[in-house]
Amino acid sequence: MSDDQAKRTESDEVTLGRIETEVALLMRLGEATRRATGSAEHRVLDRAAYVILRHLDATGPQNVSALAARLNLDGSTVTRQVSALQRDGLIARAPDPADGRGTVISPTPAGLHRMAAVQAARTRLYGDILADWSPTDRDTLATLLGRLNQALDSRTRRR
Amino acid sequence: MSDDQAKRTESDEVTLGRIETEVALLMRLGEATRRATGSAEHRVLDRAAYVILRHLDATGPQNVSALAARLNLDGSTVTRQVSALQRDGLIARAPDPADGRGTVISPTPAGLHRMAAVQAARTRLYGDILADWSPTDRDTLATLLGRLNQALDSRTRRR
DNA sequence: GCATATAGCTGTATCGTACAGGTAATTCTG
DNA sequence: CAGAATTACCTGTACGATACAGCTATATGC
Repeated sequence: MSDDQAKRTESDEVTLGRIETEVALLMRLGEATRRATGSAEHRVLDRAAYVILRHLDATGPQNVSALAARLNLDGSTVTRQVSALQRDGLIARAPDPADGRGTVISPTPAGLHRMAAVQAARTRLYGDILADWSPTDRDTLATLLGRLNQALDSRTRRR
Repeated sequence: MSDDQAKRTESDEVTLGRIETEVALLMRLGEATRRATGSAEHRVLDRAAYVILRHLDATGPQNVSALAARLNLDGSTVTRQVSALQRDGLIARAPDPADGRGTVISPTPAGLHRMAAVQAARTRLYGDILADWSPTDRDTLATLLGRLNQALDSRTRRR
């Protein structure tokens, strides 16, 4: 191995370490931010509820199993989340016409509205936080995060 | 407002939405990944323990309050985590010589070793996941994540 | 048409976390 | 410098998110 290759390998290792660090930090900060933002708009829509509503909005009504598979959650977890959402009138259950065992979950208008409000609040938050970033940097961040997620997701599903 | 400005504003809004989406996704995937990777090396060191050990390693021995403040956690949470870590021999408590109320927490060699192992495993994971990324893209991701975290952090602390 | 699989639910357990309240030590203040 | 306020930590308690195991009802394959 040439010195050059050695150096490149080493710096790659360092970069991977930085990514590991930053992702860990982001998860921690994201949690803290979510909790802190909770006062006003999040108290009304906790984490899982938001994810489920987003997913329903993005990919249409579907049954519990499909949600669970897509969100990498246990079916029982989704069942409970969905029950809570139904209690709050944010989603509706309907018997699956094509499968007597299943129930199809769809967001109610109220659910979509609530979801959109949280989404807007978060988007505003990012706008605030990234106020001094160039559009290019923002765009690059969004793109690279997207690629990272795709890579992580396909890796998660592969095994 | 000119059409041009309108367009730029709109696309910025879209970008912020993408960032919001991707961060939410990353948090979810990160959790799932952590849980999935758990089988081997994480069972032995759960999330909070890892963060605490990393922080101790990075910034030296310190008391519970300092850890709590830095990690945005309640003191009681840190107390319990530290107790668990102590039970497992990964950190050591010593009375703070400068303050009779406090206890200084330091990582034990075993703790550092455990932490390094998890860190290495995760870094390897990222190396695996990002195998087909260019060094430039990896570096850019690390940098932008760092900037995002810094922005999030200072925002979190400001209020 | 019976055996097996699947969809969803419920019981139970665990983990991470917060908040409230307690005790001991420290620091401030008149 | 003595009492008041603060701080550091711990403990009790509660909650939310999650998983796994086991149940029932329906579907599906041989």
